[in-house]
Amino acid sequence: MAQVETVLAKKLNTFVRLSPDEMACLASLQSRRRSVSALTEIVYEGQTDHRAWILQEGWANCYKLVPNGGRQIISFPLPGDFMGLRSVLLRTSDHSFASLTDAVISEVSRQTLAEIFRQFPRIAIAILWATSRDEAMVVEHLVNIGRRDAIERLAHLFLELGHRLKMVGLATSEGFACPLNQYVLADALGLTAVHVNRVLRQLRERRLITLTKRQVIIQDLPGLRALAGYDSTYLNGGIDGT
Amino acid sequence: MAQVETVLAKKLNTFVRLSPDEMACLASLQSRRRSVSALTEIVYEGQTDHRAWILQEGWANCYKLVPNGGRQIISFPLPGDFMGLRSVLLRTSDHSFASLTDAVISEVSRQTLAEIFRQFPRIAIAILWATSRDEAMVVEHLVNIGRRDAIERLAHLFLELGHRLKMVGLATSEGFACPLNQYVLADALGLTAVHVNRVLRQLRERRLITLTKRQVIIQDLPGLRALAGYDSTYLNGGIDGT
DNA sequence: CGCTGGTTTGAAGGTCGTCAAGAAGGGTGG
DNA sequence: CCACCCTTCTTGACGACCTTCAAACCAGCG
Repeated sequence: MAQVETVLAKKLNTFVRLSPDEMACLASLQSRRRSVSALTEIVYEGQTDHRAWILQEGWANCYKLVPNGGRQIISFPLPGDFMGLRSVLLRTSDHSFASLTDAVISEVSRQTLAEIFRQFPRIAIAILWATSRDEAMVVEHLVNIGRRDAIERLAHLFLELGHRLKMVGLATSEGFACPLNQYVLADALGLTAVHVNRVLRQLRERRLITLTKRQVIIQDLPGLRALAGYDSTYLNGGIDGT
Repeated sequence: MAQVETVLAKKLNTFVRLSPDEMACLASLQSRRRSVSALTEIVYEGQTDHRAWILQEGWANCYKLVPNGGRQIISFPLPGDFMGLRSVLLRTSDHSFASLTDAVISEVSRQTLAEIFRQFPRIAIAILWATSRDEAMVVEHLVNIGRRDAIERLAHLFLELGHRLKMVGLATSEGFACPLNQYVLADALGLTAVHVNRVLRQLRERRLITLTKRQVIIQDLPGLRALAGYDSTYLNGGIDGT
């Protein structure tokens, strides 16, 4: 098997240095690829399947609908992230995953996962780290919505997305491609689309960050960090990394 | 060892029916008890210890401080709940746990946990279920703050607390003892104490629920559920249970 | 070229925060 | 036993942030 560094491997490499064997294992884990178009449900609330997915290309979102008609976006899975790993072990999933763009995903069955965990314990550790990071992101998201105002929330979200995309080679310090529209941003941040629009304008006018044509352009990284009170330790578990 | 049903066993019993052996194992797991007074830090942000705790008596809270001086409460561990289980496996903890009242806790080391998992796989499953439920609660908390207004948030929080306390025999359908003051409620719900006060009055005037003298009195359970859009499936993983 | 999804902007109003101060309770010490 | 704390609760006034409603605009696409 050709020595390809998958997005997952790239991400896990920031936590543990993987051997060629382990990289190959990860590559084979992700060999069963499948394309889905934008806005496809991948894991739905109440599902009892013991399957999970790895997002290979494109963006997705994990959300929960509330009875009054609203939607709260919990997280944005990016390439290299797992989706629905919780439902592999037990429980029916209590939230849904859907693609936001055209995407490529690969299936992970309970069996293959168990097999890999037996053969490659270091990969198991690395995946545990990744899921632990995912939980930390949900917690930080909670803090973001609970204790920051609109402009800080947006700044924080963009900083986190930039950081994560950088890990898998999809962002630079200058910016990144971002398919999120203002409705999606609103549903993620507990705001309305109209207000997101106004706040984006503020960020633009203050020359901090600009979102145009599905492209985020970071103009003042230190300024953004200061504004959002951004501390990225929750993303790398205390191990430095911008 | 006397056949005591610990709070933890009571909670896990709602998920899997435990055998006497397993109950005894859980009892011994929690034998190293320790008292702490109110407002004691149990797990602090940045801690690298490989220890976790089980809350036996009293209330605690898990929170994160933000640079601008605020505090966001992530969750309220109740008797029978784990605290800091994440930091047992890996990562430094990225949030803190502290007691809210005088409390009794018991330490769980990585070794004993590993030992139990080896000997009693069904307990392992049950504990996995419990941590999975904890994550689901954080997600629901996120939805609560992101997509509900103040009165709905409070109603939802009280319904969840009542449900969880009932599992360990500390609540009835009529109400429960609740040591949370309005500042704590505010920090949990992304509000201010002043506004919490006003909203509590509304709940009282609408004869839905009353909080007086550290005591929650539920006056209209169906009304509360309707108001909050409360769906408890996230607490029991699809397995019925009020 | 008209449709559709997304962005932008204005006006008006409501929820919630801020500031401030008083009341109510519980504990402590004189 | 009362005076004097302290913490917590309560209420009012005012303003800011954010929502709601509405409409115009723009770009891509069939």
